[in-house]
Amino acid sequence: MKYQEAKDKFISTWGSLGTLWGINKAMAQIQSLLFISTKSLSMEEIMEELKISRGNTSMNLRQLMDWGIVTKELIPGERKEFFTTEKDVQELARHIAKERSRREIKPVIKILKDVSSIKDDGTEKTKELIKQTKALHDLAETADAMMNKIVNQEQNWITKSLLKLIK
Amino acid sequence: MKYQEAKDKFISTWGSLGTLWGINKAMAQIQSLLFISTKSLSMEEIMEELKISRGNTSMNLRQLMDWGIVTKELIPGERKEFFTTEKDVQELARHIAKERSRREIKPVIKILKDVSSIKDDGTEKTKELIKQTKALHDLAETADAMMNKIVNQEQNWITKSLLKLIK
DNA sequence: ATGAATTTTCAATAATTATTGAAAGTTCAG
DNA sequence: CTGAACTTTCAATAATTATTGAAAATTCAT
Repeated sequence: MKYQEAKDKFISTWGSLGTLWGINKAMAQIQSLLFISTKSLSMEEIMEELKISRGNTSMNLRQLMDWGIVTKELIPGERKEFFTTEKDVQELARHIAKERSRREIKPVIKILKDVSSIKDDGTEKTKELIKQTKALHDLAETADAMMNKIVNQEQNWITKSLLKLIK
Repeated sequence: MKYQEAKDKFISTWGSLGTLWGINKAMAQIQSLLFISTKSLSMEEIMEELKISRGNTSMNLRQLMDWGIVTKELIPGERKEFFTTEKDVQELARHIAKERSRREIKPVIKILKDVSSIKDDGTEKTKELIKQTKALHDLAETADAMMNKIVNQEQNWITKSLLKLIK
């Protein structure tokens, strides 16, 4: 496999993985393009490489910046804006995990808590609803706490400390 | 909050969480309905409760069975088929994690390995592609191994052993 | 075997989500 | 200020994904 083929394969694989996990294709592809680029890229260059429109590029870059994994770089002398992504995979994973927790997991945990806190009226179905949503709530809280903890360790904690535990 | 309201809230929340993570709404809702039900349900009952068509119910039940989290129960004397979901959250998490690993993560790891194994032609961009996809490969492998390990422990290992580690 | 009960399939349709492109907005050098 | 360079916005459109419903297939009691 030659460079160009490998690059294309990487970008398209990353794009479809994104789709599978609820992240839009263009967004995943822009990020992966930046991830393997040796320099920061302008909107023009991104559009050109991925064959997507200006509007699409603009909107998805904005989203990536909202997620905190892409940053704008102002290059002195240049009118255009240039973009880079976080290059360190650990940092990247950390940002993504943190954001998904904040935006998606935390709110669901809150609702599970509310639902599992309804008054037990003594009926079997109410008991079951409470029991099951409580179990789900506890699992979600534990998993979320774990993920945040792992992901907030300094780089390599995960590999160093945890690997020996699970081996 | 009364029973019916709590139930509806739980099912619809679960449905939208599913959507957010690339799982279709009907599938997530069927599973959550079964999860809080005190008895196994027929297709008829599921359609009725969730107001979805027969075809939709059938296809999504099949998918849930493919994922290994819903099972058909043949009730003696009954012509209809009845369905239940895994009721234990740990077991549930285990199945889901295992399947997503097998179907989605493992294939991506394979591609990352291929891409990061291309011949280094000495150019900067090739070096960068190799370096970054290799880093991603290592991260994905570690995370996948970790998840599978955690998820394959007997029930409560996660809470008992790991909680004290991350506290 | 027959046919009523039930489930599955799948083409048609609807709903949702992503993408485009051009107009409006912004920025900044001169 | 002015206008060229560049970015953002957003209504229109396209692409994708989910859902329906009725016909075909299956199952099973008689």
